[in-house]
Amino acid sequence: MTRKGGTPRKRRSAGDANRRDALLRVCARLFREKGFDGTTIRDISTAAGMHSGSPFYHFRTKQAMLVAVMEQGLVEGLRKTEAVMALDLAPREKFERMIRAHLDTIFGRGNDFIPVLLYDWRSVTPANRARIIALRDRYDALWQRMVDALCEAGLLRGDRGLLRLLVLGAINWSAKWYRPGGRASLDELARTASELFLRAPARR
Amino acid sequence: MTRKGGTPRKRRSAGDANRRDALLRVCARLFREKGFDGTTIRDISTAAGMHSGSPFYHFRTKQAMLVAVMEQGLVEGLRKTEAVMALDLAPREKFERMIRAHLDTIFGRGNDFIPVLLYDWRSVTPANRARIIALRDRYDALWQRMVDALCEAGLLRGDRGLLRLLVLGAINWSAKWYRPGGRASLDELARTASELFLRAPARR
DNA sequence: CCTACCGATCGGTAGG
DNA sequence: CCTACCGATCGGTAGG
Repeated sequence: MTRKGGTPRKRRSAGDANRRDALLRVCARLFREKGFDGTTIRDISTAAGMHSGSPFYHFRTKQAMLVAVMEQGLVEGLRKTEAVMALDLAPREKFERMIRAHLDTIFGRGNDFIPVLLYDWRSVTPANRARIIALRDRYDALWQRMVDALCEAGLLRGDRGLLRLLVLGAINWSAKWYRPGGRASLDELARTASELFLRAPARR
Repeated sequence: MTRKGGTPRKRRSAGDANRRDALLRVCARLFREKGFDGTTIRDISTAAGMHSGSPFYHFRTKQAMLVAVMEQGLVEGLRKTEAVMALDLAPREKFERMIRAHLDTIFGRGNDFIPVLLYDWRSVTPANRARIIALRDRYDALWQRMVDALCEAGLLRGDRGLLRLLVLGAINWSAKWYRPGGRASLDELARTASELFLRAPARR
């Protein structure tokens, strides 16, 4: 039972769902490496072991692959970030754990989904942006709560919105220069970042 | 006197040089807005008031336009950053001025050159990267000197290379979210960033 | 998911 | 810098 263009809306079997997942991981990896525009359907189908028309059995358009990659990245990132926020830790320690978790969503094995979001937002069609922004806003809200807590503990000072953007920006930018297996470990990076941002607690 | 492909290596008149400059500014603006891959030669020629084959009178390939945009951005950014570094100021104040200058190279009117470098590095052919990296290294070296001075003044602590990358990353990332004319001014942003990074001077 | 294919677009060029 | 054009590539589709 196919719809316009021969692309199914619903999967037909568990096998299809697995194939779709594998295909999406291939998309994420290639989009990260070569960019959305720099990746062709033929790149994707070859890497997935298919022929060039076959990806369209799973996704209606290339754009749909991009959106699916970003949404999956955000959903997984949200889950991990929420888990850390729920921990009962002092603000300073929780902050370092939040940074570490975020670094893992960027550099963990097979975690190419969020980097695509960080790099290729410009390639998302305006009509598709709203849904992704809604997920992003939830991610940002978690970080805002973290920043607010740090401000209230006297560990940060300044406009709270700007602080969130600057802190998250410093971490996100690491996607451009950090390479796993290099000099610094992700733990070291998380610790350096945490100490860079936080000031000594105010003494009263 | 033309060379292979009809594209001149040397300009023939001052008028040609002016046209080339104007064309390059158009390239920078469009590359920033739509990305290198998302910008067509026809976009460029239309915006420059030419016909579609004409940009190739000034640049041999589209790739050459990209490289020229990045190099010009770096040369101008270097000049401005060097001027700030040469000022006789206390580290804390100089740091804020450095940040402010960098923000100006990103958000100043007509300053679309550095943002292209920040966004579209992936589109630079490996063969063209070396020259740009050489300029980038000089830029980074200036910032490293700034970071080193801050460390020696007790205003920063941690691995100096990582600190430089994190600080510059936070600023660079603002290209993704900051819009001139919004809530915060560039001065406010520079001040917030400076205060975020620096700790109170150690008391002895 | 494969086969065979198409229409559109794109970077680039020859010749003036 | 314009005119006229080309070869290659690309996203996507029909039909099975």
